[in-house]
Amino acid sequence: MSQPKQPQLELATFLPYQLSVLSNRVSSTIASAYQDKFALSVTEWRIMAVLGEEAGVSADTVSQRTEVEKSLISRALKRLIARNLVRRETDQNDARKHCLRLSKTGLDIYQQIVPVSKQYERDLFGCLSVAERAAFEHLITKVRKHIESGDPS
Amino acid sequence: MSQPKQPQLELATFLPYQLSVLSNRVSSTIASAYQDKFALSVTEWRIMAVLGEEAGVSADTVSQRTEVEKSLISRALKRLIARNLVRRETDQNDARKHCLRLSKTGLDIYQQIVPVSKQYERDLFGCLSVAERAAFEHLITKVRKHIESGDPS
DNA sequence: GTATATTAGTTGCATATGCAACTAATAATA
DNA sequence: TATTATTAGTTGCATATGCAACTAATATAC
Repeated sequence: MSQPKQPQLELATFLPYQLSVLSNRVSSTIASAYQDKFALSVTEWRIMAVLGEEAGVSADTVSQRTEVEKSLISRALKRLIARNLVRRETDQNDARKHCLRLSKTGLDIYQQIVPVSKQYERDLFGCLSVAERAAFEHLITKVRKHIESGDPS
Repeated sequence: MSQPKQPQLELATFLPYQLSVLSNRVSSTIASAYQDKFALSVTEWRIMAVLGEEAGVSADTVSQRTEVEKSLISRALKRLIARNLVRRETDQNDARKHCLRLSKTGLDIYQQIVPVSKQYERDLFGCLSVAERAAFEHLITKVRKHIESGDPS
């Protein structure tokens, strides 16, 4: 017998795997919605979401808020600016920085997307009770902070 | 004032976003470990994990078990076979299928990786109590099943 | 048996991703 | 002021990803 009787690792119960599968499901569901309805990628939408919360921030700040690599931010911004959804102007005090904000069109689209996002969130996690949902958020945050605190990589 | 006072969507509390950030953290931590120690991508490792559990299955089955697109499986398998970690032979009954199994070397590496994986799982989720961890798994499974059951995309 | 549909797997192609090297601007130091 | 270090952002390049089209084998329908 070339394989051990008892498998030494069950993928199906391996937590990093379960988490990855769930996250991919959720992301791809939402991604295709954004794509179909607004022709936006998830990264593009996240940038807009940040600018909807904090107008005038720099690309670097957007990168930190979204946790998306700054080269991706740069390229996504190029597209958003080309489509006139985002405006960019050089910072008065620091010519390296650029202040980013939603254009009129961008703000308009932002306000259309927000309820759609919220609806997807409700649909995707709708099987959870209020308490379960709170517990889920708490657990996610707890693990995330744990990893951030001690992880060298 | 060009922005609403109250942001209409807070990315930081948006569950799909939180989930995605956590999953990416976990995956990239583990991915670089596999890469550094065994020169394996996550997809390659998942294939090996499946074959460690179920020897002799087809590429299609591997695709289903890992939830990885079959073109990625095909390409990853090519690399694993080239490196002599996996053996492939045509199915006796159905010439379309190929039976896949870990080679001697592959099994050896598999047995080295399993404890490393388990250790990472312990480290990454080590901040959770036994009960919390069970709750986390339960919530992930519940949401996943919910999405699988009703999602048209 | 021939035609059609389905299944397994591969490949092409377009896009996504991420690291690292790069430019340009500013800050810090001597 | 000249020198060096840091920061913001862009780009090159190699790899990852995923859809769709493709080949080949088998199953089903006629």
